[in-house]
Amino acid sequence: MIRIGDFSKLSRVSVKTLRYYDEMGLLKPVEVDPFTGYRFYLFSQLTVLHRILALKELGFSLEEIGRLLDDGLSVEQMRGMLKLRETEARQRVQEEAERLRRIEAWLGQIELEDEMSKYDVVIKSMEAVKVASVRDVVPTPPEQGGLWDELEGYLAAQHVRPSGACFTLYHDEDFKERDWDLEVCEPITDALTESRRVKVRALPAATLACAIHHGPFVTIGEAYNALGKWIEANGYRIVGPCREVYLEIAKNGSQTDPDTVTEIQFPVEKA
Amino acid sequence: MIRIGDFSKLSRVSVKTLRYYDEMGLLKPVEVDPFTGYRFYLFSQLTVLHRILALKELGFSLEEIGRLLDDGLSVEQMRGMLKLRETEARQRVQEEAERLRRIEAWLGQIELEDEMSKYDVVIKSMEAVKVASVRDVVPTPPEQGGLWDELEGYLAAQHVRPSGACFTLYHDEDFKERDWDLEVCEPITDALTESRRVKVRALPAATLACAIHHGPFVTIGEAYNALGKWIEANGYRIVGPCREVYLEIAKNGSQTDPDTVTEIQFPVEKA
DNA sequence: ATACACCCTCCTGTTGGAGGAGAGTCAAGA
DNA sequence: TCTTGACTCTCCTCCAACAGGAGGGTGTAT
Repeated sequence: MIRIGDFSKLSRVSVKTLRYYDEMGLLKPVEVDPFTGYRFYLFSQLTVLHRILALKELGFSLEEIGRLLDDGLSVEQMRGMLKLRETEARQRVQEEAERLRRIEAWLGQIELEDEMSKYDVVIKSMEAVKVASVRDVVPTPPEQGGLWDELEGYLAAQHVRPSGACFTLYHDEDFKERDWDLEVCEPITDALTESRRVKVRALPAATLACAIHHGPFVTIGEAYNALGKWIEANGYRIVGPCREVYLEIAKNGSQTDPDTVTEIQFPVEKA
Repeated sequence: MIRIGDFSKLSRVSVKTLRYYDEMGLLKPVEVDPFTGYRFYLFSQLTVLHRILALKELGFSLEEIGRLLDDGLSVEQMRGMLKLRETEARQRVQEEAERLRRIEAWLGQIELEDEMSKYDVVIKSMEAVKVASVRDVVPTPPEQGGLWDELEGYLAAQHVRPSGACFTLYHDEDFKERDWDLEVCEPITDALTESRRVKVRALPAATLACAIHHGPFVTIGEAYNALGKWIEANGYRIVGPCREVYLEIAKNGSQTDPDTVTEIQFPVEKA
């Protein structure tokens, strides 16, 4: 029988940890002096400790290890647990690799332009959302005002209020000089009957790469640029029409108001 | 100005988290009602939140993010931090991959033998240790008793006491039928003058793959077997003489005492 | 007036221990 | 026999980044 300090040295596990394992019921000393509280271990308990350490290395939590030790771990059960751990570990490897990729993308951007992007891109997952919308082709984006008037007029007439920030869907795949196919949308929760021009539809849930543009509309191209670069550098690809969410806009619809706040969202998937 | 709930919905960050970021000084609401304590945010603060989320994705802690935001993060400084993160991320990827490998090794062993090994192998790092030793060639391992008598007799005569568990170093690379080159060792801390037979030397620090054998000496081969398989399956290779540490042995040197506890340690490196 | 959604602060719990305070215990040397 | 120094004990706090819930106040739409 040896004291905790010697057991600690032999196993290279700290005394604190041994006491903690005792408390958790993972590894009880074979004897505890009732007067002094001193813990006493057997050399043979090193095998149990070894098993604990081995399971810990595999990524099991102490609680799981406790259950495994108690249950006498049948081969079948162990196989199941290991399979589970395996998929988890595989996923963790991927996540870390993904993180590494982002860091490298960021570094690459700095090396290239020797400055940090004004735009920080984040991935958000968005549930499906019901919208009322008007879709049409307009010469250039700033001329979408008429569509908004149509949509909002109809909603007001039907006494339906939007349930979130309004946005525009840009349906064109590529950049165009003229004739943009776009769709102005207001999210709604209530029921709404469609009209000839105003349609109701559900946008599917999606994973979105998002950036916020804070500044006048006329400079929003920079944001698209940064977002596009990010998407490519981080190994995503665009899988749907872009959304331009109007968080804060000048009442008069000014294209140069510097306090405008817009969020640009691209549905993406990992390439 | 919007309330915390709407800010939460827009950013897809929980209210709890926003309050926590406020408390941490990462993202203060632009205004707090002095009577109700209600927090109010601006849409434009979404850019700050985006930056926080982006940095968090890269693996920065909230404290680091706080410093980065406060210091106005110069390009140079950012590059440095990112480089650091990069190496850390790379290491994490490796660690997770390593864990995955261990899991697969364990699974493979189960599939092969449909049972779990009695032996759990753990990696320990060992500091350098000073030992007194006698090295010689003996016909078979059980005949090393004479060497122990020599060593312990000398130590007793010199009034030097061992400072840890004694062990034998096996210097042969391969398995041999006869004539084993081995070295019996007692760790010591005090100074000791060498004799013709008893040498004093320092074993270098090492990384050891270890397994505990609990049972009679005559069955210790199983432990060597399991350890050897483990080392191969987990991608290590042996880089030094094996140590057989005698934790608990029968006083009479019995080879069949079932309460014997021995630890086998192989110095290893990642292959 | 009332219902209901929303907001607040404060407390606890999570994982696997580390660090330290304050006090008791053990063995060896003087 | 006394002391010294090395060990050991319990109990407390702390770490990161929040989540969950209690208990109570607020705002607004019907």
